Amino acid sequence: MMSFFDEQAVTSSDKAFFRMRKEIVEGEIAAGSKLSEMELSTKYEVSRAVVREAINRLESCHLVERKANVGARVVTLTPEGLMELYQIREALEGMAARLAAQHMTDTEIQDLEGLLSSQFDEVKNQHSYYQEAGDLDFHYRIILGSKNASLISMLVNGLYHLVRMYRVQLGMAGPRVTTAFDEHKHIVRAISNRDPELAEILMRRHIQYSKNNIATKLASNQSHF
Amino acid sequence: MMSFFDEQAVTSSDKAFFRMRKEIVEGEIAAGSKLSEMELSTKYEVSRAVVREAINRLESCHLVERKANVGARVVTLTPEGLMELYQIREALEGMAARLAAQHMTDTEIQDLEGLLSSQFDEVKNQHSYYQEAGDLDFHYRIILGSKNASLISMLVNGLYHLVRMYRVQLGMAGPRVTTAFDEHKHIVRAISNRDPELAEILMRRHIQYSKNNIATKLASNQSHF
DNA sequence: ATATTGAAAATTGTCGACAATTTGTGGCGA
DNA sequence: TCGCCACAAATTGTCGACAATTTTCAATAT
Repeated sequence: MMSFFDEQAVTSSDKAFFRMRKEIVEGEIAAGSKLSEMELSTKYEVSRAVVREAINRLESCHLVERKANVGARVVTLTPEGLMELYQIREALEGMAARLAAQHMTDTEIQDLEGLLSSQFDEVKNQHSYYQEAGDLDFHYRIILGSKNASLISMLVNGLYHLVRMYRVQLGMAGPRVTTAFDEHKHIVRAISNRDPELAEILMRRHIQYSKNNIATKLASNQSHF
Repeated sequence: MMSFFDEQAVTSSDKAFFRMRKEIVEGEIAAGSKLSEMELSTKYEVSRAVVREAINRLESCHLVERKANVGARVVTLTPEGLMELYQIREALEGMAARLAAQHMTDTEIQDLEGLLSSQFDEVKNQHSYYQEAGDLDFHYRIILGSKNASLISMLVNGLYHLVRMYRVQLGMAGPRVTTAFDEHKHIVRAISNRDPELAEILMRRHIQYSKNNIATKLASNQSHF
């Protein structure tokens, strides 16, 4: 079950970057907090230069924001920011689904169907639920299936870590399991039918549903204050 | 006629970054060529550190590609790459138009209509043609009108320089002036009618037309070998 | 008490030198 | 002649120190 990218750290900056990204996404480094180069360099036992480079890369992912001569801060998570993110996902992953319907090979589509049915078995036998990992795997395959290198890079290296950060920190593990699963099935069917228009429409609706689901959840959370 | 972002260089890396970006986009630094840190640092009379940081930022824009312990190269321009770029533009700017129809203020829409009519006068009186600058300005305003900060950053800081690089180096100044102008008019009308669906559809078709136009041009160029 | 100024402390930006890795080159052996 | 290994040259990665800028805070004046 090899699936998504094993980006392996070759350089010291890579390690720092991956570690910081993990800590930021999982909230170990708080959202909105300041990133002190000195502090981090002592914490990770590396030079400031590698911390700087790591911070620069985190900025490319939109995980931190930098101001010249002032410093870098982890992005702050706002409901509006999350909605903006899902609008972008809708546009890009909709296009990815359209392209996947055109460019995925027959065997890739078969593998994708196989993934869904294995996930179906897991859910049915209640050995596990249809959780985030499965959802991610599904979306990754379609993104890769688009065969559009720029699009892939944008989503995999850029947006998805941000999305994960929101999910983890705002507690969006949530249900929406069986419905999401059905939506996935319909999307795959459109792809295997080589119907780009429908694949795009279904993917966009799928992401819209997620977005709405999250929006209501956010609203109810906010009222608990 | 103040319009798009005056990003002003505050630090030395900023200057290096802007300069290198300009030289890459305009082909002064050839596509596909290697970027030697040492060489550039002597050329710009700055330390290697600032060149490194500039290169990192260029990588964020997808203008250069880096491999660890090997170096950075300017991206190579391929017809496929350009088509991929336009697919992403179609998705993102389509969404931008949709959001602009929802979020632009009435005065912003009026300004946009004003821009179009002034451009119309220029074209009609043949004092100038409807060239790239005008087209860029139009697209910029709609992108900004989306009010989606992440989307704006992605397009303005990321994609547009790449698009410009392709346009400049593959000589896509081209005609398509009056038709593009009409398309712009229809898009603005949809926005002023607060019709997000139509605005998105028209923007996507507008970009598809550009893409097809460029594709045929590329094909004819390629046959000249 | 509040606002302003100015110096001190802390943080980021830049630099040159050293370490690690890759690349180029020549010689050796099959 | 071809391939392989070792050594040298060049390039990138990392480091600590210094410069420039921002922030802090206390002293002063209104």
